[in-house]
Amino acid sequence: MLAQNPVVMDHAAMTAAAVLSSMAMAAAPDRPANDEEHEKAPLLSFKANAEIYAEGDTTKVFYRVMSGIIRTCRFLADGRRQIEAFYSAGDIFGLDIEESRGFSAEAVTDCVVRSYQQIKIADSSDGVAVHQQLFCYAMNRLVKAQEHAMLLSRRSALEKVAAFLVEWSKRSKQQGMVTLAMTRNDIADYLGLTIETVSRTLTQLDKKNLIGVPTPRQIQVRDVHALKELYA
Amino acid sequence: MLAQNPVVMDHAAMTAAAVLSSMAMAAAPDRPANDEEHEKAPLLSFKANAEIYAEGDTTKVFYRVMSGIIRTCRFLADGRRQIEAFYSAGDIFGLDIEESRGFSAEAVTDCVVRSYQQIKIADSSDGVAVHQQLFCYAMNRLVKAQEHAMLLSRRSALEKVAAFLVEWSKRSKQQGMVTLAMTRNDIADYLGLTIETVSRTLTQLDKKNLIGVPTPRQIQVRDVHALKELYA
DNA sequence: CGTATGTTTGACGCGAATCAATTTTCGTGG
DNA sequence: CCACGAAAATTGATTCGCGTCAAACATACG
Repeated sequence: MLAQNPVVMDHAAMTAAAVLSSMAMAAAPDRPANDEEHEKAPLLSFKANAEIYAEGDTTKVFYRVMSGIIRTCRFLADGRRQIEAFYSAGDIFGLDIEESRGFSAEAVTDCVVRSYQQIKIADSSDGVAVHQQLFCYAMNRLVKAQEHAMLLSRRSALEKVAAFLVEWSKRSKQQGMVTLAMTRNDIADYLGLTIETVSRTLTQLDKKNLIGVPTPRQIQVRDVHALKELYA
Repeated sequence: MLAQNPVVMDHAAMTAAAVLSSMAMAAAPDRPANDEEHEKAPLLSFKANAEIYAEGDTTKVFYRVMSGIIRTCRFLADGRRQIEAFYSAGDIFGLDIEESRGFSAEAVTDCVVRSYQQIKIADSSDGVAVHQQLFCYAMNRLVKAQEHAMLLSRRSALEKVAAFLVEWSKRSKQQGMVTLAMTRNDIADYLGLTIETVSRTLTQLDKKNLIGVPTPRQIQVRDVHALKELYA
């Protein structure tokens, strides 16, 4: 907790520049991009599987997803990969308090992101509103991380995959149809499973008629309620 | 992310009263308790295994551990329990942004905590410093939650238990000796294992001479470095 | 087309869960 | 301090889910 890491306050070296606006922007992700702060926040494009930053890199900027999907992940010594989260349009990622990156960030699909100067924590020149926003942002991410931890702990492959599908069906525009941006490998590394198990579990759900899988990336969610029951 | 939950700003109903002081206090957990804000922040005692709050309860206050150990956890429909975190002296817990508790909190040992009024997010009357503290607090918790998620994902029982012991040997005062406040059951529910597996794994580490187990709650850490190697 | 990448399916083995029994520890009261 | 009962921990036998290894199949791309 804070008590144990008062240090972090000193680390984080950044400027508070575009933050207020970027956070406000985050609150209204679809508003037209015509403010002057947008000029200051450079647009960057990445091709699928390109690395945006690597674990251990010095933390300089954070990002907002304009289009495409990003994953943050960590690699273990033996090559195992663990995906921490996926980010899609409107999401902010890479807003870290540590000096160096705890995860690496990679493009899942071709994507466009906007980069912002990292916030300088100790800088009080920003209004209270900025820090309120930052706190809310952090707390929301915390809840997500906790949910992820709970999903990984003591849950069967069926429960994990079901939860994953429900999660993405929420994010989907089209009712009852999920277009997955990521491979089975990504799903597996996010859920702590193998690609084979993910595949088998999807087949299983298909046979139970809870979902349909016309193509590997197109998942038709036939019964969201039944899926939710699986991990109640 | 923030973009998806602008709502939370409105929820959180609280007063910012003792927060700044309590957060400042958190930064120096051992300082003498003689400020006036301490009078305002009531001391509460709980016996081992007592419930401090339950999942779903309305969020009214948050706590700081004065002595003893607290666990936050969630129960699944089938009775499975998952422990999110353990909190010890100086730690803050229950500082949530949601209206209702996402986890329940229970005393692992007899403990004393101090309660504070929850922060009112939208209240700008607090100084920037408070919100900076809050942000740092949230980000530090986030890092912990992420580490926990990574530990639960795709790691063997040996790796989990080793990491757990290293974690607690860091928190321990006595060099090379860890006094566990929690049962095998708590450890199991924290690591996503069963009590039998935890027990067997400890026996295994004992036989390898990396640890000694004079009594179930006393773990002598003989080779921290070797333990760390196990989950490198 | 042919190659590469991603996905599905099958056979098999291993690690952890489960079931079950025993032993140790600990709290309580005599 | 010891005795007792209850809770916790350990150990063993067995089962089962998921990982591993391997092969076949689909899809995209040059």
